[in-house]
Amino acid sequence: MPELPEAENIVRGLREKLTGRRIVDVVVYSPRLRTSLEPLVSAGLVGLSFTDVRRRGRYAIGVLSDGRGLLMHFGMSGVVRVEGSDIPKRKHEHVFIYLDDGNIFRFEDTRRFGMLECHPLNRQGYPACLDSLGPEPLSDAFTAQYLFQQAQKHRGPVKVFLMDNSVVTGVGNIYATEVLFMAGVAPTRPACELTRPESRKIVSAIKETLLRAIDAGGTTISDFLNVDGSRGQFVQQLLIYGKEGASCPRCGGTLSALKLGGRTSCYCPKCQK
DNA sequence: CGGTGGACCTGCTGGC
DNA sequence: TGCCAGCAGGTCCACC
Repeated sequence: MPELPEAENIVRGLREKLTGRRIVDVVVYSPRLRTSLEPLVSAGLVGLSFTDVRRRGRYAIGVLSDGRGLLMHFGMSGVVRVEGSDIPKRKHEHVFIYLDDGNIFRFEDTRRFGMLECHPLNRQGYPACLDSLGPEPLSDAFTAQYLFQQAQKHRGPVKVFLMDNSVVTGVGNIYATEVLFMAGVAPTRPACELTRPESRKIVSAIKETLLRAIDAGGTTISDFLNVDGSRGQFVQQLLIYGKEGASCPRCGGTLSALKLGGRTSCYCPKCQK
């Protein structure tokens, strides 16, 4: 589910609702996620407060008053809510963290690909396990020059390359699909054959698309919800994602799809070379 | 090391 | 109507 824009909206929602709140209880209902939730129960969270919530790639980090952080990943179907105890537990809500204002932080994840773990934070304020992530796509470190140089090292399809978190973090199937269409580059092109002008187009398309998607509250295809329960409105601005068989918004030809790296990749055979 | 393909998990959709 | 194959915003691991 969440790529970077969805994670950013979740973080903004959580920052508002969690910052300053003290944890009064932790209840795990079903521990089996990508990693076990069991350690959370004995992690000594009760009595700690959230001092901030931040994002790195697709991860959210609830910063705790003892210097540790609650690391969250939302997998494909993760949804977090902060709401009162009057609302009954949903089927796939796996952990409740009770707060001192009477609300409950709830982690729901139908497909169980998400994770929630407690880790010490380094000087920069992130858990060490995120060190291998590539640069933030919206940071100044993510430039056309950087992408071009990285691309030289990869012979695989450019779409798979863009979705590699160690190259740039947070670009998933939806946004990689959109960006390559905007840049006019076929998803199958070997990354190492990208030209400098194409790298420039791709980098600016990534920045522009992610910023617009953040502003729209992310993209909800089916599952994704923001912390306040709202759906992401960027679906309405999607150019080609999920539209194979429809006509290309640029040339009117028919959009096709193929599998790359196990993921469906929609593209326009006429506009994307 | 880079690239590929399958595994993980649940629910929904579309075709027969 | 019912069943089954295939698919879904991601990541990890084993294998060439």
